[in-house]
Amino acid sequence: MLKGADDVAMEQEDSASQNGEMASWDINDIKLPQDVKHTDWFQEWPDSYVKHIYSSEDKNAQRHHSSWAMRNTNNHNSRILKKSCLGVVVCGNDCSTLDGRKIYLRPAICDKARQKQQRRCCPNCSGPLQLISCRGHGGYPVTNFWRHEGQLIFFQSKGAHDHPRPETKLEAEARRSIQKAQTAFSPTCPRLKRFRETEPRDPLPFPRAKTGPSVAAAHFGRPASGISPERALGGRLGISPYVGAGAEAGGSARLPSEPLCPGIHPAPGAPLTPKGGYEPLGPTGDASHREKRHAASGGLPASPYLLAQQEPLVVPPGAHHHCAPLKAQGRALEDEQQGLNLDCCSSDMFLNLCPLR
DNA sequence: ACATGCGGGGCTA
DNA sequence: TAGCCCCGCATGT
Repeated sequence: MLKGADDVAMEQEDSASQNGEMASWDINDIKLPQDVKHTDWFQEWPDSYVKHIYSSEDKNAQRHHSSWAMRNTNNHNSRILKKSCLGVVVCGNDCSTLDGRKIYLRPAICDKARQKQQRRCCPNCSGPLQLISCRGHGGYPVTNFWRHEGQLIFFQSKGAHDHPRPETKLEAEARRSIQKAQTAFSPTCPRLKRFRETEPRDPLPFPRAKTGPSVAAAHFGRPASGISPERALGGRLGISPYVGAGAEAGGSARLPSEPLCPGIHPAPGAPLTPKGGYEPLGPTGDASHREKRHAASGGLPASPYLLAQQEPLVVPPGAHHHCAPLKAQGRALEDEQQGLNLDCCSSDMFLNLCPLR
């Protein structure tokens, strides 16, 4: 007897909740329960203060996976692995496609890759990208804890994500793969070449997450605080592109093959790290944390954005976009995109290559 | 190239 | 001292 997908999903939810909401253990307990009758199905989008117990044979649990972009955080405890959320990368122009979808890219986990990522362009409007850091845990990023005990893997999440869901890892990887394939496939088309030069690294359509708005939507309660995108960007728009002095001084300046996104450069006055590296204003997530620690003492820091929860989306190569600040530029780009005949990277092809959830 | 995990170290309460 | 985070390095894919 075959089970319907809905039945399976419901069973998973039931299973997931049994070890989570009713759990009496804490990840820091000296002794964790061993008489666990059944383990949970792996939860791709753990949110809020949940706990799960997975089987040690669960591959996803073994790898401490999450569809949130989580990076390792040292807690000086080799028994408990701690990871903190990096947030989500959005378009600094807050652009939307014609169907009203927003850009929610997955922040790169690697620090250097993330800095590079932020110098790239919005795949929809070629505007600047901005990383919205997670502050769902008392002003700090949501943290996930993993602990292996015998045949069980204990998982605990602290904090509720206050930002939209990014692409999943698979989606982000698929997008990169397609981009590579496309580069290799049609390197000679001059217009395509020009288009690619405009969007150096992440110009391809990214997949639409099949997981729709979820529990997380209820947590996007950051106050808008009337902060405009321009202000949130630290005044990065409308200034001629250049490599920031900090990046140069830090030896982490971009490679010649990585042109900056027009209008993207380290924010004016961006502080240098003690080691001379470029310390982005806020969104790199990392550099902003020290500042946030201070801000958090007097209440949660204001959010740079108020984002309505929407699904990550496929941005077709010729997708129209709504970016008032870049309207003229956008139109030119739109014309160019429409003339590109980018059948090779249609969303159909993309979806075929992308094993979505 | 990037994800992942480990461990040193700085900062604050 | 504990708990937070940043950062560099090593390793695996």
